[in-house]
Amino acid sequence: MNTTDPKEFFTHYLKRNKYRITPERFEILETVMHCDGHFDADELYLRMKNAGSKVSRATVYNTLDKLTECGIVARYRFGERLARYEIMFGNEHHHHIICRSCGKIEEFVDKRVERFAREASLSMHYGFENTVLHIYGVCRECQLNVGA
Amino acid sequence: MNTTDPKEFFTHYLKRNKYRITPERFEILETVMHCDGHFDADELYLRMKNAGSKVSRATVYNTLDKLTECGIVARYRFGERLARYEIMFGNEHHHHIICRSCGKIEEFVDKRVERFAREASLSMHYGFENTVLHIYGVCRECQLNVGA
DNA sequence: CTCGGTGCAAATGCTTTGCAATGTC
DNA sequence: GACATTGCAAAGCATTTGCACCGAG
Repeated sequence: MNTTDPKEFFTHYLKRNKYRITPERFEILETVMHCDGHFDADELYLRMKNAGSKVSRATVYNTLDKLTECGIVARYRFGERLARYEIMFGNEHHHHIICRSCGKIEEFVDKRVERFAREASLSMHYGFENTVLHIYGVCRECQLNVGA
Repeated sequence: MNTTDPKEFFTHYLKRNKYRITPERFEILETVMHCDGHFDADELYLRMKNAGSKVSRATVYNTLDKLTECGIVARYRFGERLARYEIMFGNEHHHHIICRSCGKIEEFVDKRVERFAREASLSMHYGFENTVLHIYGVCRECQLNVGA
């Protein structure tokens, strides 16, 4: 299997799980692959609708589930009610630092975190799948704006 | 200030922020302090209602916000839509490992994680507040039950 | 006395579901 | 042709809000 092409990867995943290959699913994958940073389901739906697509919200949600299941995207909840998504395919594993004041989300990489997570999984007899680290703090700009 | 008594701590917090001291708030704190492990807002509300309390859902949500703000409880989102809470007051800082299959949540302590989070905050010029690490995997029982 | 807090019920907002029509296998 | 998937609208569910009343400061 070609692991550099998300379409091929997704096709393979769908077939392996006896899901059907539909144009809507690939139209959504295509749009997702052009998203920068984080996005939510409705954002994606509206982007597609504005671009003239006929896909429904239900299909967007359904497909995001499949894309999450196979690891092409990751789903996060940053202490909010809505789910945010991000492309994982071909991306380096990273973590997030969230500003409590303005809500900005930045990324950072620390290989040690995953190593520790794997150690912890092992010692607790869990089959490791993935790990999510969120750091909450106040960004430099918000610290400077305290008086404002 | 006495830092071993949650009621005193909460009173102090409320006064400092010019919030009122109401019996409902302390009734909720009392119930929370008797909760083991994780609980959600509605669970807490129903527990109180069954025990004959007259507090409303709105007040439970309102008070959980205040308890979270002052750090007596922590609010988590384990990839679900509802928020789960846990007592922080007097508890050691820990992380969570969640079974993707049965949803079980276990805790573990690794002091290194917070140290790295502080390092990362510093290097990104964030004022550190706290960190949340979730590890997702499959627990031993679920691994054994694959065929079932 | 003032105005923040409360209870209730209705509203909100994200997500899921029911159902008939469609299109993949 | 069977049945998974779709679009649409309605339902679901956790949480928030509006409003009249109450009670803490």
